[in-house]
Amino acid sequence: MVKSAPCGRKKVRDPSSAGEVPGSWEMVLTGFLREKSLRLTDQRRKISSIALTQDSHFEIQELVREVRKIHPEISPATVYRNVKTLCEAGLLQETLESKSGVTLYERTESGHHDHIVCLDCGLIFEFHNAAIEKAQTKAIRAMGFLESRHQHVIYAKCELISK
Amino acid sequence: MVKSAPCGRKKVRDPSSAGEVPGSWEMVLTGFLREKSLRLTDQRRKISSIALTQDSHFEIQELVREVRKIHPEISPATVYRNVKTLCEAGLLQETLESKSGVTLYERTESGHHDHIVCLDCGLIFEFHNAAIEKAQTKAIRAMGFLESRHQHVIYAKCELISK
DNA sequence: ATGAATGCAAAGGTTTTGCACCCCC
DNA sequence: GGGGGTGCAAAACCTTTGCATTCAT
Repeated sequence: MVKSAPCGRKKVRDPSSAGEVPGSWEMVLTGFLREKSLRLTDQRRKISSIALTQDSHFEIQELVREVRKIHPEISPATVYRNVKTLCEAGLLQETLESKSGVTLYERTESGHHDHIVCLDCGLIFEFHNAAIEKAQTKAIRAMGFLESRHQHVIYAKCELISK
Repeated sequence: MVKSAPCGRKKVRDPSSAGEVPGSWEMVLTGFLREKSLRLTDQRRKISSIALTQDSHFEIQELVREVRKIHPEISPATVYRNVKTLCEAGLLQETLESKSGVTLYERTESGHHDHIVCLDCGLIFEFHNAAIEKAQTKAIRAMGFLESRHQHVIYAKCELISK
């Protein structure tokens, strides 16, 4: 259950069901597999297809359930193994952790954004703010670091609901 | 599996009743316990004492080992139960996750700061930057939220070491 | 053909829980 | 005294791994 923040950028994914668009996950994946001489199995295709079309964050458990709901013949172990592969391929990445301490994953393709977790309704919103990013880059450089990536989670309340 | 050390219950006079500074964790804890009609047991005092005097982040496993090193009679289950209580009391909070996906805890009292995880040496640094906080507060408000707390982790490389 | 991938089950590891006993308030 | 707390062990979970088998290339 993840929505776009009221003022955040809404990402609309082109649901082109046609061939493989350059830069699409299909292309990236096949390229990665070829390069590493790994193979595109039926299970790998099915799992990738589901994992890489999630709207936003998901727990691996959730993915396992979803995959097996549609393809009961796929073993949980295979899902775990493939999520790892997709991370190595750079198509998925670990993100914030849920309340229970479980790691969440999301498509890297979905672009960089920070997160707001609403303490009232529990929903996770995404946003991107140039001023924050800028201040951050500056601060990090000033401390002698080269930033790589970051994870920014803000816990807040949406005023409307919390009245 | 895990074998438990021989466990007895022993009576130990506790010296912590001496100087309880207002706002200290002892006071906050006793206040919380009274309010919730929970009890201050010997184990709770010992576990809290260790958990709330950690310099920085710790994994719960680490805490379990440390507690049992000093107090072998305390059960791991009790440590887990008490960490949960301390979180509810607002004295501990979950923070970033380690590489292995394990949740880390830290004292809330330790004040707000963001984290830099060095991708070269693995060390975790803390910092506070007014510009970032300001930009953040502004952005959140603009989106109609009331910020509560946040978790900001930056993965970076310390230049000196990386080259 | 050949080495990667999978399913299954077992193993590993962490956290929770049921229960009888203990002890703080 | 009563209800929360604890120790212990088992259970519940989640994730990884070993191995025989299947399958993509």
